Amino acid sequence: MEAHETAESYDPTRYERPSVTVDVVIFTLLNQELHVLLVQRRRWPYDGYWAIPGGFINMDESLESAALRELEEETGVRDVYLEQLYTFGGVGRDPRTRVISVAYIALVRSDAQPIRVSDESTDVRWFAVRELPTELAFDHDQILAYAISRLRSKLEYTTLAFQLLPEVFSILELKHIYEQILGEKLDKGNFYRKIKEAGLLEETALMREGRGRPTRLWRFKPDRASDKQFVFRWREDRTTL
Amino acid sequence: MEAHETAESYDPTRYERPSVTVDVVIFTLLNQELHVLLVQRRRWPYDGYWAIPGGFINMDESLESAALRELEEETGVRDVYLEQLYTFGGVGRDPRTRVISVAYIALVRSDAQPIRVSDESTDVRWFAVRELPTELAFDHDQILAYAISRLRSKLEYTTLAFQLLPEVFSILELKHIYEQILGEKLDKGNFYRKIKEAGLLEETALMREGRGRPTRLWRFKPDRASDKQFVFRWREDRTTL
DNA sequence: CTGTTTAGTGTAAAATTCACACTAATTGTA
DNA sequence: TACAATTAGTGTGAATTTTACACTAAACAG
Repeated sequence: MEAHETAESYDPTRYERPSVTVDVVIFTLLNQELHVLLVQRRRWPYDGYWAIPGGFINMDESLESAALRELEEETGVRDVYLEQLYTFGGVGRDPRTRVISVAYIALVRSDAQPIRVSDESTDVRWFAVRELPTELAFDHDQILAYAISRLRSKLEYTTLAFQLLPEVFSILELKHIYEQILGEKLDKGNFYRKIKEAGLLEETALMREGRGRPTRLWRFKPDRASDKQFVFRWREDRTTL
Repeated sequence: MEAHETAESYDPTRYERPSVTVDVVIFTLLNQELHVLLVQRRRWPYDGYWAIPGGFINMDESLESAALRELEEETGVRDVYLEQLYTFGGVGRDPRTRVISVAYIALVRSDAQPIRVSDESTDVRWFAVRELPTELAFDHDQILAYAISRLRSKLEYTTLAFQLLPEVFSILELKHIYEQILGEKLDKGNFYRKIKEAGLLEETALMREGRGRPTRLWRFKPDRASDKQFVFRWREDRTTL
């Protein structure tokens, strides 16, 4: 989201330098499916369009702080995992003035706090990535597409996926996340072996019962929680950057 | 680099919003070794310190155009390969005002145009990455360190290295580039096989004579020149992002 | 015509990936 | 109470890839 003037109050000459915003593409897993949170704008430009939450940076806050603040202000979502995605700075991105957007990817566990509508939007909603609105505000289609492709590719060589899981989880639940994000079936046996060998999981005493054989629950090893060196490759090819 | 005032002319209240600059970490191969181009500042702050070339973005140019323009203005270097690295936005980066820097990596062939000193600096010089100045201006040490680590990691799964080579080259020259950037010896036989299998090279009729058996010269296949999907893995581990 | 230098190929052991069959522990139901 | 259904988890061997290193090739210098 960018500045909040209407078409009438907008005065381009007042801006001498590009403005900077942060935009946050936030993902979660809902009903076993990857979702992204969008807000519906209630102001010109792109009034009524769905957009990625975001806004201007204050002078005294870092980019990360700004991203977290804007995310909470606009959607109520807190305590997310945050990672810089890319900076979009094309000249015609925003019809009001020159705006440079530093885009972030955020991940949040599915059992997290509920979302809230701010007074800048008419609605806030989780969208399944397979059923996104056809047209988004600004160049947010591009930002979102890039976020999804990067999420997929980083999944293969980082521990990103763990950010979407609750405290304890079964190995097959983890496998399901990988399948959802990669959009591809994985072999059960190979998954078990790989994840065990990686040594990232810590066995808990907990089991979960259901239909069929009960499943053991695991926890992400605390000391490895921020380990990004980890390689977990499922396919040969990976996308750029 | 950032604004060009002296300590005296600097007035913080005049800035209401963060300023945006682009900084360009430009690499080349000189004497078979990886080098980076730095400029020596001639103004407060960090007067006399070496810094990554860069500067403010104009209202009507994209980030990439700004990066190319600043690079040429400050160093005379043109026709580079450019790729966005990361955006640095910590609050205390610049003592003058809040500055957000979009950092780029640039690669240029070693046989490229000569460098030139602008009137904003006292010197411009290629530094071997193994012999960098001890202290750089601003947070440029961090930016540079990150650029080097990213260059290494992207080398393994992109065709980045080809940007450092002249039009035609031998396979062992290409291998040498990989070794320089990765800082590690590679097996000759394995390198030959991998690069041939990848199908990225086109044989030319040219040979280069010297001491010992003459070597065949190759060209990067034009249609694959921008192919980034290519996987060329030498080691298992790779760094984040 | 032999030694030295640089270019390039061959190959077999080791490690990893991949596909798929198998065993295990529980609940629902005949 | 057995046994089908369901979900969890293990085992295994063939196929592929990686790795290390030995070998052949083509030039020049003495």
